[in-house]
Amino acid sequence: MPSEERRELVLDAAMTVFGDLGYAGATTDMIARAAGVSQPYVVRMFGTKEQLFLDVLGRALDAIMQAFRTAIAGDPDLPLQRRLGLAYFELTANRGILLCLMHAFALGADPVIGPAARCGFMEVYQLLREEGGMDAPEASEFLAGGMLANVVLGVRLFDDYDSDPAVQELMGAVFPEKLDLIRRSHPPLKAATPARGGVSAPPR
Amino acid sequence: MPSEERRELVLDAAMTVFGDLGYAGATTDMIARAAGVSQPYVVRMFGTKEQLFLDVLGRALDAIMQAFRTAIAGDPDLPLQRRLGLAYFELTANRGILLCLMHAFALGADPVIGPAARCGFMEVYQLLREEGGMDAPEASEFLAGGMLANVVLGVRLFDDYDSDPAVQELMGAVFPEKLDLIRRSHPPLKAATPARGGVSAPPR
DNA sequence: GATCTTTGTAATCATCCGATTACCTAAGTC
DNA sequence: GACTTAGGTAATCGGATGATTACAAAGATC
Repeated sequence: MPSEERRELVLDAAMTVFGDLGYAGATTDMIARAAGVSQPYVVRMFGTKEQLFLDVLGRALDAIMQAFRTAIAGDPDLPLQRRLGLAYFELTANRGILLCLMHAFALGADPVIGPAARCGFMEVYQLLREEGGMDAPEASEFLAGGMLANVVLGVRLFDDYDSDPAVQELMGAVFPEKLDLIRRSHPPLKAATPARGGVSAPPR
Repeated sequence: MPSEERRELVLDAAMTVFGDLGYAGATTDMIARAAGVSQPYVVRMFGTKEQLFLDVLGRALDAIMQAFRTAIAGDPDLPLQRRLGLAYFELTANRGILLCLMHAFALGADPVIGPAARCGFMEVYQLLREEGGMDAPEASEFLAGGMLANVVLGVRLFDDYDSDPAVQELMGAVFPEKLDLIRRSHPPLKAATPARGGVSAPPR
C-alpha cells in the first residue's frame, strides 16, 4: 500500500483513539492496532506521538474550516447561523474530530499543544468573524453552542438518553430537529449510569 | 498534621495538576510534590489515582452546585442569569475546578469516569432547571456560555491577550465587564503563540 | 541480476509510573 | 514503660510505553 494511503488510515485511527482517551491516555500501540499496522511504524511515520497528535489536530481544524467555508458559501435562502449549525451538526458524525479538539483545548498549559490549540481556536473564530461576516457577540454565541455540543458528545450523554428524561430534554435543546439523526450515528455503549461516587475511604 | 487537613491539601494540589495535564497526563508523583507529601502517601489516602480523580471531580461539582445555589438565593433585584453568570465568573478564579470538569467531560468513553461525568453534568443541568426555575432553552444557553468560558480558560487564551486583538475582542464578548478581573487572576505563562505546525515529515 | 528504495515488522531498550511493602516516629493509652 | 494507633516515608517492584535498532520482502532502476 502506498504510504500516503496508509498515513490517512493511521490518522483516522489516531483521531478516534485520541478522541476517546485523550492525548496522554492514548498509546501509539492502540493507534497502530486500530490502523492495522505495527507500533514502530506509527512512530516512524510521525516522528513522535506528540507530532502525531498535532497532525490529528490540524486535520480536525481543517475539517471544521472547510465545513464552515462550504456553509458560508451555501444556500443564501437559509440564515447563516442555520447553515453553520447544520454544517457543525454534520461534523458530529465523526466523534474524533470534535473530541480531539476538546482535548487539545483543555491542554492549553502544554508548551507544544497549547500554542497550536490557541492558534486553531482563533482561526475558527476569525473565520466566523471575517468570512462569515458575524460580529463578535454572534460569533461568540455560535462558538458557545458548539462547545456545549462538543461536551454533550464527549460526555456521551446519548448513553443515558433512554433512561433519563432530562437528557432527552437537554439534547433536544442542544440539537434542535436533528436529535434522531445524531442518535443514530452515536449508538450507546451501554445502558445505566449510576450515581457519582462519594468520598473515597480506602482500607489501610 | 491531622489527616483531614492533609487530605484537603492533596485534593487542592490534585485539582491543579489534573486541570493542567488531564487525568492520564498527571502523575501521582507530581500531585504529591505539589502537595508536599510523598507519592505513596497520596496513593494510600485515595486507594488509586482513578479514585483520586473521582474525588477531585466530586469536589469540583460541589463547588459549582454550591456557587449556583448561593446565586439563586441571592439578590433578587438582579436578573437570575446575571447572578449565575457572576457566580460562574468567580469560579474561574480557580482554574482547577473548571478544567478538571472539562477533562472529565471529554472522557465519557471511560467506563468509570464517564458515568460519573455524565451524572455530574446532569446534576448541574437539573439544578438550573429546577432550583433555578429556568426552562430548557434558557438552561441550555447558560450552559453553552459556561462551556465556552471553560474552553477559553483551558486553552489559555489570556496568554495571547496582549498580542492578538481578536483575542481581546472574543474575550470581551465571553467575559463582559469582567475582563480586567479575570486577566488579573490568570497571568500569562509566556508571550508568543506561533502558527500551528504543518504536516510532519520526520527523517528516516 | 545486482543494487537501491519503499514499505513494513520483530525484538528490544530505557524510562516512567502506579502500586506495594516494609519500615519509622511521635503521640496517646493502659 | 510496654503497647497501640495515626501519620508518614524510603525503597522497590512489575508492567506499560515511546522510541530505537536491526532486519526483511517487494518492487523499481540500471
